[in-house]
Amino acid sequence: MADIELALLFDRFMRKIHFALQAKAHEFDREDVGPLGGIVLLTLEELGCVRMQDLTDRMARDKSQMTRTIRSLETKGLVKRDASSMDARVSMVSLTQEGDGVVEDLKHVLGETIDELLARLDEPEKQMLKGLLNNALG
Amino acid sequence: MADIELALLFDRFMRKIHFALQAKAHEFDREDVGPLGGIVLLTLEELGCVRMQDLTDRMARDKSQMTRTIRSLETKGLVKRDASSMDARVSMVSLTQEGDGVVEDLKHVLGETIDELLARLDEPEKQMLKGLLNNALG
DNA sequence: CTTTTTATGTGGACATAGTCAACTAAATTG
DNA sequence: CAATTTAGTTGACTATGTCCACATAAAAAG
Repeated sequence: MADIELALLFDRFMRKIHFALQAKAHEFDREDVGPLGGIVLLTLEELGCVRMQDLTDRMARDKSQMTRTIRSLETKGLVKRDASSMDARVSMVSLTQEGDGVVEDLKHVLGETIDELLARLDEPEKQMLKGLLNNALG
Repeated sequence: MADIELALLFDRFMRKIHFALQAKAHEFDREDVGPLGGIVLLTLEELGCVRMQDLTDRMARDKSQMTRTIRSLETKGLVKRDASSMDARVSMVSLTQEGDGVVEDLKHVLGETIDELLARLDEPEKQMLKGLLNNALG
């Protein structure tokens, strides 16, 4: 019942990532996808070809927001939507080849940034941190 | 160079906190301070009486945003600003008694929420997680 | 087999959060 | 004391998030 500080720690951490990436945005965000677009792309790489719904759930965003974000990425040619053959209601979203390229660049810069932020931790500690979070989120 | 997932994990975690708190907002956010206002209040409790600048740095937000957020909280009577006697430019910000009350309620609900989210971790793991983050952020 | 009921995604209107540059007033520097 | 820096404010803007109503398709119920 005394883990409130965690929320503040997470918040600070995210903000620092945000600042750092923004400063380097010109180096990699050629398509101007922004922070949210970036997270979507990374999530898509993680999940492969997914239904909108699953993407929405995974990212814990509003579905209408996801509709618009995906549309914007689609316009930029970074993701594509295919109608499911099983269920005419669902669109399957996935990265295009171009999208893959953008994700690679993003991952590179993001990796660097996180490394800097976690500079005080050694390798086993980082693994531990990642493991704990993965574990907690299921 | 492979800790990119951390960013996604943090994001998901924060969003889940966000959702959970929003669902319970009516239980505790009587002054309608919102998520940002809440973080400010928690941070103020942590720091005590601070200069705007220090609050801004700690929270890694833009100073103009902080100006407006503090003003809004001030209007609600939750924080107060006192001119520094040392330096006429600086305002010292601190919680009022009412603000303290709101923070207590917020902490209660937030504590519950985080506990639920971390239900899969045992006590030493939670301590470990907090320790690692504290360590990383200095 | 047809009527509900539920699930998927879209669109509009709005609220909150974050960004950027210009500006005032008070310190500091030299 | 002039020139520069620092703390905080304001305005205009973009990005993100929320809520609700809707269209369509599938599934469940009768």
